[in-house]
Amino acid sequence: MTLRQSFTIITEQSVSLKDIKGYMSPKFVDRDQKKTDIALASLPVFSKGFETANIDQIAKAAGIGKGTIYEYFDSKQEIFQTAVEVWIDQSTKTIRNLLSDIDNPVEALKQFVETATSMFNPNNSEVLGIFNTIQQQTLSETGIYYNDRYKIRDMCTGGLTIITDILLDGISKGTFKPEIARDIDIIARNMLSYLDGIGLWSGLMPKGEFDYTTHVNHFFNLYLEMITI
Amino acid sequence: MTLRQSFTIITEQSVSLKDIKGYMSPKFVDRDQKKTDIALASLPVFSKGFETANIDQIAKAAGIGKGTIYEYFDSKQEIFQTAVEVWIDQSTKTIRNLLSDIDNPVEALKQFVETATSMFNPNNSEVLGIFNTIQQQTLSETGIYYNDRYKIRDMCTGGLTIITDILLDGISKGTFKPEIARDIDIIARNMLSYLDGIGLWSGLMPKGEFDYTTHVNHFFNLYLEMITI
Amino acid sequence: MTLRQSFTIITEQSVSLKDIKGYMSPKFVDRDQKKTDIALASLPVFSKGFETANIDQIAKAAGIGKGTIYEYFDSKQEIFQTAVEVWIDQSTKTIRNLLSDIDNPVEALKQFVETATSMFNPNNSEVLGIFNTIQQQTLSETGIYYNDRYKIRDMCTGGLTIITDILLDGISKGTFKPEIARDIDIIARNMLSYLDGIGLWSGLMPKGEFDYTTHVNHFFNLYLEMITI
Amino acid sequence: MTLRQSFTIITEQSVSLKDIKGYMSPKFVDRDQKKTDIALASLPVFSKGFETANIDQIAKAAGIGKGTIYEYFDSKQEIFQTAVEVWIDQSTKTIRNLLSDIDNPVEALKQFVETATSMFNPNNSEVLGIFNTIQQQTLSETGIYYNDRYKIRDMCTGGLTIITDILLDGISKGTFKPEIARDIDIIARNMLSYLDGIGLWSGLMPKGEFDYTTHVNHFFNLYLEMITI
DNA sequence: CATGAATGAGGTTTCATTCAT
DNA sequence: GATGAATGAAACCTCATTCAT
Repeated sequence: MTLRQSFTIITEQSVSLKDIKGYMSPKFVDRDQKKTDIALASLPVFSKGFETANIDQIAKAAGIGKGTIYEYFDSKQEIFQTAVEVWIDQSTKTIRNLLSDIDNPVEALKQFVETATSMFNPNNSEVLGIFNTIQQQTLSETGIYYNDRYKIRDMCTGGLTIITDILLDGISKGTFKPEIARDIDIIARNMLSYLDGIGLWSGLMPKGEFDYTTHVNHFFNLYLEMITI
Repeated sequence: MTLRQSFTIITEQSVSLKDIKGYMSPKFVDRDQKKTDIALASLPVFSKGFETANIDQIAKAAGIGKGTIYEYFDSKQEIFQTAVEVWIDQSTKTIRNLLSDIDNPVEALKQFVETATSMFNPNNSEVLGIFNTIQQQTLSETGIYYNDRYKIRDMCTGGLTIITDILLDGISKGTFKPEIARDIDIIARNMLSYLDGIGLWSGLMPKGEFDYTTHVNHFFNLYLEMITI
Repeated sequence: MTLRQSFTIITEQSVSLKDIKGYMSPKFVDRDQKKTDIALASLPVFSKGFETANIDQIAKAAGIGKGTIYEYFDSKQEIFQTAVEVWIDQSTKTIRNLLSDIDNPVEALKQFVETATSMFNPNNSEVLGIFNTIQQQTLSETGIYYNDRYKIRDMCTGGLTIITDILLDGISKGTFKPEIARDIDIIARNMLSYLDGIGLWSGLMPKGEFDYTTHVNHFFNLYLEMITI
Repeated sequence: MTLRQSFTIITEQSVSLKDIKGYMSPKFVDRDQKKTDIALASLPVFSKGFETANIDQIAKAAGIGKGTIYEYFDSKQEIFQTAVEVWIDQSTKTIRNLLSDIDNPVEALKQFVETATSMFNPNNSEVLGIFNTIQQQTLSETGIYYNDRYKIRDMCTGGLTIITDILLDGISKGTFKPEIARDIDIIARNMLSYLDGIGLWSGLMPKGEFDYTTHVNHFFNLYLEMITI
């Protein structure tokens, strides 16, 4: 599943204003929606790196002219920032929706990992690329997020909360050991960090040389063994 | 410890080619050493990203003229490739040296983690930056390593081998459970992946908001508990 | 008094084409008036320079949509040309009206200078800006008026005529020396040129560092002394 | 005499470092001299207006590549500012040199006017164009000199000083009336303002329709008549 | 060998003009 | 008639690479 495909799904889920307000004159443009559309279209381009991405490619990806980009954004930076915001936001929502129906905490955790797996699978290097670009813009002194790390932290809080919610739910349901409550934030971040790290390696290794699932299962089985009563 | 400092140390420790290839004309040997020097000097510059780095900065960092760069390298790409190769190579050697004196496998593992910690501490974002740049050049279709992932794999094999060696040593010494031998590669890579993931997060979070050591200790204590007899 | 204010006054005073061409369909008349309105609204924008002015600003200044501009004008050039034409025309009329009631030639000359002063005062740099833009478009080989200098000459003839009329009136009334009649065109243009030059300097100097009135009085007292009997 | 010609003369007068230091390796570039050369070459291009001038044209005028411009200047603005500074500076010096040999104050004044005439003659619209561009950049709120008018004032002080020096010399020699000493600054600026104004008109009028010399002579004869004993 | 001056391809961004409604 | 969304040409500026010395 490419980035574009995944976002096509996401955007198709969200009800467009067009549907609400009935048929509109073609002249009418839902500027907010279009801005979101362009931002999402830019993600695969930015996955190659902020500097490497260029406006022509983004315009082509969005199916519009180069000048039109600047009707909706003031700069390349703003495109990227909007894209990241929308992406993290929608991804978090999507994952949360997928988990909302699952009662069993262990199953929820497995589902979370599976979703992460589908996002980070080696054929979907675009997601990794976006992560990489975000990192780059955070680590470098001249990067967009270098002085705005709180935004990065906040954007990722969603993923951490999902895990802590599952763990707390498991504790209250008697599935997980109550004593992990003390270290719950550490555990959650360690899990997420591992997923990021292994996802990264899966993306970097030669195709077919690395079995992501086996590694992740090994890790989480061990972790579950430790925290399950 | 900045990248440059770390590499100054590394290059002083490592045996220069000059000593080995003593029979060669001094001119030839100087060229190799100088090429290595330039490559190492370029690393902090490349930590900002491959595109963001520019030849002027590299020349200044190496203390030479811009034109001289092209006496030793054919292109910016080659500088980067050489730099990465030398860096990974020397880093692996350094870590291996540090561990060579430690008999106790648990201590060796802790020392390995500590070394990784000192490399990935949030004040040393240059190392993370280099990793980030390598990733970028591997993930992107137009990246230098995209069609050369075997090189990346080989370069990282060193780190994995260090861990597996420690684990095997621990098994033979009766410290670690013998049954982990079956999954030894998976365990090693999971450990390394976690370290990469958590190191990354430590670099991305706002300074002071994130305690790297606490997380890593929590993780490895748990892991050691599982594999120690 | 800003340009816009001055032109609001001018256009309100001037008899609209609507009144004259009463037999025409109201639609047609509205078009002419609106074209004039847009042209006048564009003047403050063009005072920053022809290239610097942009259609968006003109549309906003005129209180209409950007597309509407092109319902009335074929190009940015045409807007400017129309604006200049209307402006010079109405300015000349306004000055002539102000002077029509004055019998004493010396007073008329003083009133003329005073009016010029109020137009060229340093707080009204918009007028100077328009003049500047006109000059630019006349001097440059690629300028609008470069091959149309007769239009510039004709537009300015009005100002010259006002002065020569005053001088001739003064001669016939015995106020001014009859022998100046021979050089009357030269004198008029010299006066106007001086006013332009000093007005320009007054606009260029740091605010408060330059007393326009003192200079102009010194000049005209000298000139009047020479030509008065 | 075109701008370029006039500056060719000026730069030929100044002794280049090349001459002083004897033959130098072609590699050696007198960066200051080259910066000045580029700045002077840019003047005819800027005479069309700051916005209208483009870097390609300046590069071509200077006989170098577009990129080379930015080896010597940081921005288009800096090119313009340097060009203006060098130009005003050298022009003032040139005029002062021309006048240094003349003892008779009336002759000096006539020579000054004549020099101005040769600069402002209708065939030399480039000088007027540069003046126009400077004005534009001073009058417009977004112009380069809008908040730097003291620089403009200082640059023009040279021209004023030349006139006041001549007048003072004339007073001390008994040629001019002593009482003009009180208003000497006003007189000087009025003379200069007139010259600017009439020069401007001469540039704007259709070629051949306007006799600059006749007007200027009329003006200065009158002025001399007033101030001469 | 070492250098830095020179360069043009390519990047981001602006804006006059068109056009569908 | 009125509008503003869309656009591509063209602007300024950067930078990897070349080359003369």
